[in-house]
Amino acid sequence: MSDNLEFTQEVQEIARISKALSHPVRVYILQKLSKMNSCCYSGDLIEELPIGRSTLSQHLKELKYAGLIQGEINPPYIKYCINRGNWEKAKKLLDDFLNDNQSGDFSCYETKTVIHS
Amino acid sequence: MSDNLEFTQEVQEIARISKALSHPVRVYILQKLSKMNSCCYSGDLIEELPIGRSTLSQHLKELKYAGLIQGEINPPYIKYCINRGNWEKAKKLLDDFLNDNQSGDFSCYETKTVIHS
DNA sequence: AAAACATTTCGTATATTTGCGAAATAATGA
DNA sequence: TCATTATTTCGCAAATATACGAAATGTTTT
Repeated sequence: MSDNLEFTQEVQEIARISKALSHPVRVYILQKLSKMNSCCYSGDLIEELPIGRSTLSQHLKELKYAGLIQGEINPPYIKYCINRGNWEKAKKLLDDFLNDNQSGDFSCYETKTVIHS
Repeated sequence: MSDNLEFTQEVQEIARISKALSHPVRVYILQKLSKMNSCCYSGDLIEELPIGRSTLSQHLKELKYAGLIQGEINPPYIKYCINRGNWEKAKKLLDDFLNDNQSGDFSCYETKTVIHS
């Protein structure tokens, strides 16, 4: 893809956050961390997931890069938690995106054939 | 990735929907269709986007496959609209995921060094 | 200083995604 | 029927994502 400048900041941000959420392992990690308001060690997670340590590390790195989690050094462990501030921002961004569909009339379902796939 | 059975249906669904939202072109299309409660022809979209027709067609196909839009034959055009039912489902799924972070205490920010990247 | 530990980085292999132009499809209008 | 029109499918190339094991990192304990 070439010309990301054609897209608004908002559109690019939504795509960026969504990409971070686009893998089951990453969703699992975020769900765990956000649902329980808890933190996790990499070693805790690896026991619950069907992937190798280095692969988990990469997923954690991606989530960090996306700003959704943060790691705290707690030797010899690293404790991972949700990055609350960015999590709230992501929440708002996606929420607005998903809910901006209230107004106007429906002009969609007039024609005969509807194709779903 | 091998063993998706390790993940709950919910986790897999969230990842699946997020993947559909993980490209700016697809976010743009969905934003346009959902915000205005409108429908679009492929030809309308191509004029606003920095991609070729066949590429747009693939993105539309992906969104159809994800269930988020539907196409109606309206010869010689195909009119695309949001798939309201699935859009609502996706909304609920992501909303629940993003908002299950209310309870409990914070035990995260005790230790010294915090790494953000 | 060396061993032990949790985790990350590196190198690499494979799979998936993204993109394009050319050809195919399917309906309409001349 | 033949050309036109809108869109999709095909075949391919390039980029990105995913996964792994081995080696590296940094800290604590012995």
